[in-house]
Amino acid sequence: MLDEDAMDQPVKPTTLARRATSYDVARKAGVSQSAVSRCFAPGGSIAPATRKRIEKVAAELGYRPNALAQGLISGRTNMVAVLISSLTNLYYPEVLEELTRRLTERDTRVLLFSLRAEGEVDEVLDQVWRHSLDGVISAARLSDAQIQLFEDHRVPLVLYNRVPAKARAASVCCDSAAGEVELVERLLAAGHRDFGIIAGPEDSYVGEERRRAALDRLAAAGFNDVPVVRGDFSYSGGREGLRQLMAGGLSLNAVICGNDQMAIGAIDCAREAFKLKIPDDLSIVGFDGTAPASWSSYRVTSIRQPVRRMTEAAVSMLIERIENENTSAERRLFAGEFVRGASARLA
Amino acid sequence: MLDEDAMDQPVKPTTLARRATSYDVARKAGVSQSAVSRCFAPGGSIAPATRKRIEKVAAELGYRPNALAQGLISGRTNMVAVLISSLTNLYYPEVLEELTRRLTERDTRVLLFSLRAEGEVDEVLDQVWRHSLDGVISAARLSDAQIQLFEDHRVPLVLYNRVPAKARAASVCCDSAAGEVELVERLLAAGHRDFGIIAGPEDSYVGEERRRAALDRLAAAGFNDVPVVRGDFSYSGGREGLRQLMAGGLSLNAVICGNDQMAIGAIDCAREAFKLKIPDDLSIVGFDGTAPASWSSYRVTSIRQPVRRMTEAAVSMLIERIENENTSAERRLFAGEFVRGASARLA
DNA sequence: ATTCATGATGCATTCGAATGCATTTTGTCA
DNA sequence: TGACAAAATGCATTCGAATGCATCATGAAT
Repeated sequence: MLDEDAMDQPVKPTTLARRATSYDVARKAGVSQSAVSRCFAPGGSIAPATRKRIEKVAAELGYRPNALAQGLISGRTNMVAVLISSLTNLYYPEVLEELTRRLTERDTRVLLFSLRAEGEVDEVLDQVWRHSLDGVISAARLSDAQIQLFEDHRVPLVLYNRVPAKARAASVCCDSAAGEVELVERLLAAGHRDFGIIAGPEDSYVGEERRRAALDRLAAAGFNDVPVVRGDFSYSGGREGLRQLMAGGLSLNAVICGNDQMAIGAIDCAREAFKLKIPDDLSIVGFDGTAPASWSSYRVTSIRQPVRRMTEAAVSMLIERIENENTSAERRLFAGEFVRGASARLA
Repeated sequence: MLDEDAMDQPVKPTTLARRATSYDVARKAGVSQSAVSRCFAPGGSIAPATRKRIEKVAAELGYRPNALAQGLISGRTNMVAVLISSLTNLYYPEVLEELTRRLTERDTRVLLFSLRAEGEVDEVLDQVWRHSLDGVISAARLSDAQIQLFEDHRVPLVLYNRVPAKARAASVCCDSAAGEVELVERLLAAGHRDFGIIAGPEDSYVGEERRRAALDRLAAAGFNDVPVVRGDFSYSGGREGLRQLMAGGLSLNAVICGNDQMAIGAIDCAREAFKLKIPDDLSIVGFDGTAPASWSSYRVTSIRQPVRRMTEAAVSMLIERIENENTSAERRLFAGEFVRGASARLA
């Protein structure tokens, strides 16, 4: 009995669930740790026979290189941060999904930071430096000072749908101005004369870009006192926005919204609260080309952002900057695609 | 001249943009590296004066502890993975947002993995082990074998809205069955007799749960041949599903959808393709309580998942398991909340 | 003033892989 | 077969912080 107990004891010695390291593999395969390392490194100089032996042992032990150790010694972590301001804005989930997919394809992990308050950015950046992330794609607002920090820390940065006020940084944008101008021109061509705008919040780059472009184009056509209200890019923001515009007592026949979600809210509000027929009584246009905007209850007339191409560009630009230290700041502008929809009466 | 040059030279020596380490801080503050480490560690034994001096120098040098080194030596990375299957399912962005927010509050970073194909799970898990992640929250399907790997690797796992077939694992779920039963009973009470079901895909846990619960309850009420079609939880899946049900030529008056998004698709299809009035001609119910479901064009009768409480629970359970090695597998079920909406004729 | 306990500090080692350099092996060609 | 290039391998060090242990300083208690 005692013997059996004694024999049972050492079955699971000190190996208790410690992960196998390159040393473990090396010992069992009768080679040095360097050999193991080289075996898994891309261009490692290793004899085919040795490699085979190491790979066999590695598989037996379930060996996997420790990413922390690799990152520490090599300076590359194969991790990037994606900064997004609000996932409840229905445009972002699609962007996020595309970004993570493309980054994953390129063997890069995504650290997600979802920002609510402006002030959180600094904490996030702190994490970026601490974790030695290889780069950052930001669809959240960064100050010039914050952008400058990236240069100081030598961390590549690509801005998504925003450009820095003054600092230099790579960016990928949908041409909001051009898109907005196209919408306005189509509305003008169809004979609309009484415009209203439900713009995005002041701190949104694309929001301001769109508002400004619309107002400029309208002014060029001789419309100078176009009423503007602001929403927060949400459904209820759109509803509330329309209510405010209508409260003015003026007769609107075209409302330009800062994004699709507000357009949807505006449409619902127009139908429900004001018994208006869209687009017969009122034309409403949005921006983004999100999925819900195409649902048959809305069919929002809008500009679709080429999300696939934009995310592809953002990822390529980032990877390029990670691999090539000195890549100049570049700005890529993508044209949006007009979506006719059925929420605006057009020529 | 020469003198001046010589003096200018060493201004920027080898310091060229290398990040400050604890050794740099130690040297400049005249203490050992250990002291610096202890200064930043929670319970470190350090004299107030020394701490002050170190903190001052650290601030000057912009020192930040290197997370990789910390993770390597301590075994804790303060990073967890969140696995999500499809962000285009509008229910997930909200979940993801809540999860990241709560995890961030607890000083934990989120590594996002967005899975498309079933097969990708293994690669993701590989990354989890490699990066020594502290834990995983999975809203994606895992096989029993995969769940077992978490035990082997001693990595805490919390499943979100799914339970393992046989393996043991912590999980947080909304009680789909109870919710579905409530919907069915309300439909029955209102006198509906001709039911149809647009279920989710077979490989969805909640999808099957909901379908089964609805069918069981209907069978208990004497309805045995309820037609069932399947969709992929998408808007178009809902449209197509309704079309298929209607193609049967039978007279439906209540359609039970696997989630809100399909309910919305079904509503649009019913109105557009079949000129039906909702809910007068046809009642349609969904599940989840997502934001678009409450838009006034739809007002989907549904069951709202308590996302806040569920994500809070998932995060707490995970953190608890990270901090306390041996926490038993626990399953927490949350009741959904009935949303009356206006897409079903109810008593 | 002496003894001890407590706190503060430093030293040396550890985590796990990558890599420059030295050394050995293999292969090629004359 | 000898000479020499090229490939394969190992050794030792490095990345940056944490921590057990030993040492030293400080203060309290007698």
